[in-house]
Amino acid sequence: MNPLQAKFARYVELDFQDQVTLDALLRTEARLVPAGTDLIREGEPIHFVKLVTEGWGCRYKLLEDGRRQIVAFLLPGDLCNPDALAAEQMDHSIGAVGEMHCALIAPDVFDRACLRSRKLRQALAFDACAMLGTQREWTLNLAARPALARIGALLCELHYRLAALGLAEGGRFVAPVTQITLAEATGLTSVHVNRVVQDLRGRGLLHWQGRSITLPDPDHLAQLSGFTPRYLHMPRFTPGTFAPDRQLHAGTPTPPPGNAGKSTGAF
Amino acid sequence: MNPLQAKFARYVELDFQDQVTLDALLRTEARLVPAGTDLIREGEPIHFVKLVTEGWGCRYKLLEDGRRQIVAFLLPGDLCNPDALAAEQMDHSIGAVGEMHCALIAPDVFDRACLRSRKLRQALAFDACAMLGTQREWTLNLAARPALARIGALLCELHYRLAALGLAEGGRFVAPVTQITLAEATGLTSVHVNRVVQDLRGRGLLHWQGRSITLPDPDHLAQLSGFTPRYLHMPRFTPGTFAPDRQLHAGTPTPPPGNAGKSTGAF
DNA sequence: CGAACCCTTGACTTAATTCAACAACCGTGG
DNA sequence: CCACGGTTGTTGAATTAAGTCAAGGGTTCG
Repeated sequence: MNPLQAKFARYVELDFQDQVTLDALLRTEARLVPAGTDLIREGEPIHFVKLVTEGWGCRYKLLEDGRRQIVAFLLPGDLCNPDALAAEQMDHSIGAVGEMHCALIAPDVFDRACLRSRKLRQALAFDACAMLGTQREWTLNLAARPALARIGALLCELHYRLAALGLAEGGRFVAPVTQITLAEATGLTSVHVNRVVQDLRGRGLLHWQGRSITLPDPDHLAQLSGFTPRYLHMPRFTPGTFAPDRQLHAGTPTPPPGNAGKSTGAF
Repeated sequence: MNPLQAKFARYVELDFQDQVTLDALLRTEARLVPAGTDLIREGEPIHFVKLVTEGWGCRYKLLEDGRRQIVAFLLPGDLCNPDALAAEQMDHSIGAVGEMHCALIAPDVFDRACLRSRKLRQALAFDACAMLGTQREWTLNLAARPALARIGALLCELHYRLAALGLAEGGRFVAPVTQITLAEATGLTSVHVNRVVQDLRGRGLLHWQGRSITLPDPDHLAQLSGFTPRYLHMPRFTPGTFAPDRQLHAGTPTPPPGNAGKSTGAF
């Protein structure tokens, strides 16, 4: 199954021609990135649009003191460099979390393929939108939520995104991550992640053995963590495990007191 | 001076026709957003591409407990909804920090204007790239840096972006923010922001009186905070106050030990 | 079988929060 | 003009969430 198709189908309804186009894109040069190695590094020039076809990757940045901060996870169907033509230098690195398979696509081929179909352009716009929204959500998550909610929200996001691809079933998914990976992604220490994971286990909200992660009650975890899938912008997907639209119809969160609450009207 | 032109000029060299186009875009419907009020709220439909022409805004999200987290600052020339056609619902809110002036542009007008010029498309792609890069940097900043570096890096970013617009001179710029605003943006309490600000003042790295902020030694502050402007993707801008390219030529930061360091080659 | 990893636990430290109080400042209206 | 309420900035003392350090046990894999 073509994971790019799977994802795009969550944004718009693809017609047959689009599917053929996407399939053709995937049949270009492929590449296997061994677990723990880098696909591309900060500062390097971008030569290809790259697509994750199998396995997980991550975007990360290194700090002065050598720690690394993961700022995004790349799942099957995710594009590494949709902006290959604009940015000539990577402003971050991309590494494989577990073994990762990639398709390498020449930027001009990619752009021409997408320009031909309105649907594809739209799907691509949706995807860009989701990437930005996700990054904003991560910003919020890391800045403002306590450790438990932070980890909970991340697990919910991964589960949701994987479910949209058909890679999660009954709250269970396979994740090539360690608690250390999770620590690098949440800005916590692995020691503290461990304590929180045990807490979640104790509450019956998380089973995690080896590479298999199960969320027995995603709804409850989502509520506890403040997770809402709106920022993922998948209008054509509502997972069975989530109460349909519960959060979405709850309305806008109450604005803070003071004049910060007055909206100036509809735009 | 057209702030959108000013910004785009940092990405690519605009020809006369492009400048005319951009000017025309700004002469559409305008709107004044009073300080502290919202331009648009999470969950609302998007009807216009909006552009900040004067003053500051911010993207923010509200948390369950009523706190708000600012996830980005919008400066003159920044687009609020370049993705108006894709996302039908806001996944976050946009508020005015101090009084803000906006231009409202019909999405289809905006898109047609941009599609006509290769240069404009490119500038727009750069801008999207910079937005994403900035959001990733914020993620890193909030997740991994201690309070002093966090605040320092934010100040450096604002200074750099304003300088690129010609709105900062000799390290000084006018910012309609309070320490409370800064706290909401850095994920700290205003009390702690205050202590850090005093620390920075004591070190002679920050003058802040009223709405006027001065960074007497931006270079030093940048180094102390780990700020590097690469993520802003402005190839055609090098501010005099920054040592030219010092950070950029320092090469890629050293990869962590273990097999996480092996790059698989050039892409 | 040994060497990496990864997970786990405990004791201690620390950065940042919380709570509280007060001074300085602001625009507004009397 | 001054009094006012509200917002912002400042400071101190007590608290807490998360980090640090350190050690031991379990896997997996070559």
